[in-house]
Amino acid sequence: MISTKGRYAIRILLDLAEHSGGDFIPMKDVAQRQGISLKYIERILPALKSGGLIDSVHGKGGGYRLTKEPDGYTLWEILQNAEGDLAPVACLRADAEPCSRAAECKTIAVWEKYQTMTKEYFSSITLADLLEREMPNNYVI
Amino acid sequence: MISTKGRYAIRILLDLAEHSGGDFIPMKDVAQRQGISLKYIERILPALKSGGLIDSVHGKGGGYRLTKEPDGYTLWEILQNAEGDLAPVACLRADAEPCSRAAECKTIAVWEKYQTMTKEYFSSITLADLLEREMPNNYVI
DNA sequence: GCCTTTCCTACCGGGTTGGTAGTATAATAA
DNA sequence: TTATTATACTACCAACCCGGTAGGAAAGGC
Repeated sequence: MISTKGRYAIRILLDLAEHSGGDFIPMKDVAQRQGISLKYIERILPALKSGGLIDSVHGKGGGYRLTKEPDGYTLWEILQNAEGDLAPVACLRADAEPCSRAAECKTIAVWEKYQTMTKEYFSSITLADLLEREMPNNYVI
Repeated sequence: MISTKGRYAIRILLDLAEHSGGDFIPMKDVAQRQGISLKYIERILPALKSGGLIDSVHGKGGGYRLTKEPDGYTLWEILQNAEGDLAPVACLRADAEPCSRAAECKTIAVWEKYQTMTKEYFSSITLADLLEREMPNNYVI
């Protein structure tokens, strides 16, 4: 299951895309807009930074900033950086020790195909796709 | 992620399909063949029984038995019975309280589509499909 | 030197995972 | 009736993950 780390990561990057005109945005602002505690955001972002999805500067006027245009981010790379391994079963994780029953395993192909499907699906959606989506609920008469 | 409960459930039902000619198989035998502890198997099976996937009799000559032909079991129903809810995100679970940000949520459609994909994929595979699969590794020269 | 903001480490309660142990209960066979 | 065989049920346990909080340290601008 996809945890809050991955989901918050998407929301934070979306917020940066919406509110940054190329300058650095302090997480204090994002936390307030998104209703996520600043402390928790601070624990999620380093993984995104080390993955090269964002960069940052300290101090006054600092904050975080996207390193690419919104259409350069797929949900797959965001989730991978935020969540780590997204394998559907333990034996397909990168750090898994080889399975002793691999020879007679009748299900491994099923999991592998599911993993491929998942990767292709989330790779097909970019931040820009999500930005374009304007909810009808925004328009209140 | 799909845990051992779901994966073991599939293996146990496969074992029953392979070794039962309509009679009841004691879990002692399945445990030995599959290399899963009897005690752990006993914790997984009640959920499958209450879901109607298997039935059982106590005592000598007893054990468990499939209630349908192998092609009547989809992986989806097995996983659902063994694992419970298979929602990709918390807010799509059956027992989830309504999300306060639902109105402005830009990602819910992404998760819903992924959930549908997942359900359709695992619903398209039956136990019989897995039985047919003979691994080339079985043939050792 | 002060303020702001990122960065780092540690902690914590609650839930899940993957088991194990013991025992009760049902059914059959002798 | 008694022993045997199997399921069924309950409780327990260690280890890990999740979601989050707390307290600072370090970096950079004013």
